[in-house]
Amino acid sequence: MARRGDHSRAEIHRMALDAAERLIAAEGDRGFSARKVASAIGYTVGTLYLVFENLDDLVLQVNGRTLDDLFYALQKRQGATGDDPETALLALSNAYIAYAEAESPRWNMLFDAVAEKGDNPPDWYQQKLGRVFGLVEAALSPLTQDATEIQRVARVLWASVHGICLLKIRQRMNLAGGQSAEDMARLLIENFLRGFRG
Amino acid sequence: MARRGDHSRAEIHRMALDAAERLIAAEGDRGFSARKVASAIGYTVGTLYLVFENLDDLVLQVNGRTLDDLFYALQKRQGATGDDPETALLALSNAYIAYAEAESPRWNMLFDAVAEKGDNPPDWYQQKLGRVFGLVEAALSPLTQDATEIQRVARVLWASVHGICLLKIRQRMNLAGGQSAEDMARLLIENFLRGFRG
DNA sequence: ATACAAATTGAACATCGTTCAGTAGTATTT
DNA sequence: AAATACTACTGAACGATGTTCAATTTGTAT
Repeated sequence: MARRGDHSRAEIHRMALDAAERLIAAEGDRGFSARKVASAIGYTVGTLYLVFENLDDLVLQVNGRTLDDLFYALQKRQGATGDDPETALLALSNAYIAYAEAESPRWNMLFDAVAEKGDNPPDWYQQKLGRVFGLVEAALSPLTQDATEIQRVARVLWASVHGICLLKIRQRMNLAGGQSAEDMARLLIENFLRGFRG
Repeated sequence: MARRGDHSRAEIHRMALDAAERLIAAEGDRGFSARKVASAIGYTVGTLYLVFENLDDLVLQVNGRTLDDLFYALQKRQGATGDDPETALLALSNAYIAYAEAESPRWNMLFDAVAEKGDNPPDWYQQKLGRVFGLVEAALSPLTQDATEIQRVARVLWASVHGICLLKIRQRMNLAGGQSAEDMARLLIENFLRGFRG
């Protein structure tokens, strides 16, 4: 058992998130509970509640980390700044799909958290999300000067690739011969951009 | 309490699904449990397990009904068979969005059921899903004779509209001024089709 | 009336999220 | 050094969950 003063609150916080990530990666959303996280870091349930409001709070913070992780994964595979939008978008989209597949448990968890009671996620969360979003907007920026139009297009394409990813990952797409998520996203992006450029 | 022979197994089955739908509509996925469903139909927990394998099974069957419901909702708003693909697709897409908004708890439940253990949903479920899918393919059929290409495009567009819907319903889109899901879907469909037609 | 079989129960089990009075170890004061 | 104050941490308790299954009730057939 942990002794008083072994770890600061911040350390316990971090340790708990680490442990939660490990548990989720290993056993999925199902096999993950307050008691398991607590015992994985050598503390008991009660201690978790000194550091997190409740389990939803913990999950939200795990999701925050996932968004950071995703951001860096996308950034790494992002092409050069001079790339044409199509190349850049395909790179991003493939990176997104690859991330979702490689990290499917935590990626799933990102979107399982149903918006309960209609209250929005906190600011810091929306900012992390916005940063990911920004990558798509950057890829689109050569297309037009109209910033609000770029926002609109970015959101549409993002949501679309996300939808493709979802149906693929959750294996609901074995209707008729299975093309890959990458191929579907390419079909989408190529045609959309051709249409958009006029 | 219910007495022996009050209801056949099939009746209990139906009653339970009715009650589950009511509970989900009223209190969402959270406030819905085996005991609540059982007591809502005047039986006890044990009886539910004579009629359903487990709770996941019950949810799957609720989802099956939702797919039927969705199919009829889309079919009703489907345009005339002679419509051009764009008109037909926009009608379907708007109907889908309207359904998701009107029936958001059960619509959400459709996609929350994570594919556990990688086992596919049963045949009857995939058929219900395929029927919904078929509506999109029908709308696209004037575009080309190539059946597999129609399938591909239908899947991509379906997944995309679904993604737009998801981000909208789960309120993750309050990043920057909020356009409606319908507008986003229109932007997607118009540009995609313009690009696709060449 | 008696016996048989099937329908229904509800207590039991392990687990869950959450709370909070209590304990035990550290720091400060006397 | 002893006594006091403080607080990090515990773990039992609560109500709820999904699931099982021995026991009971009840309709039907003999």
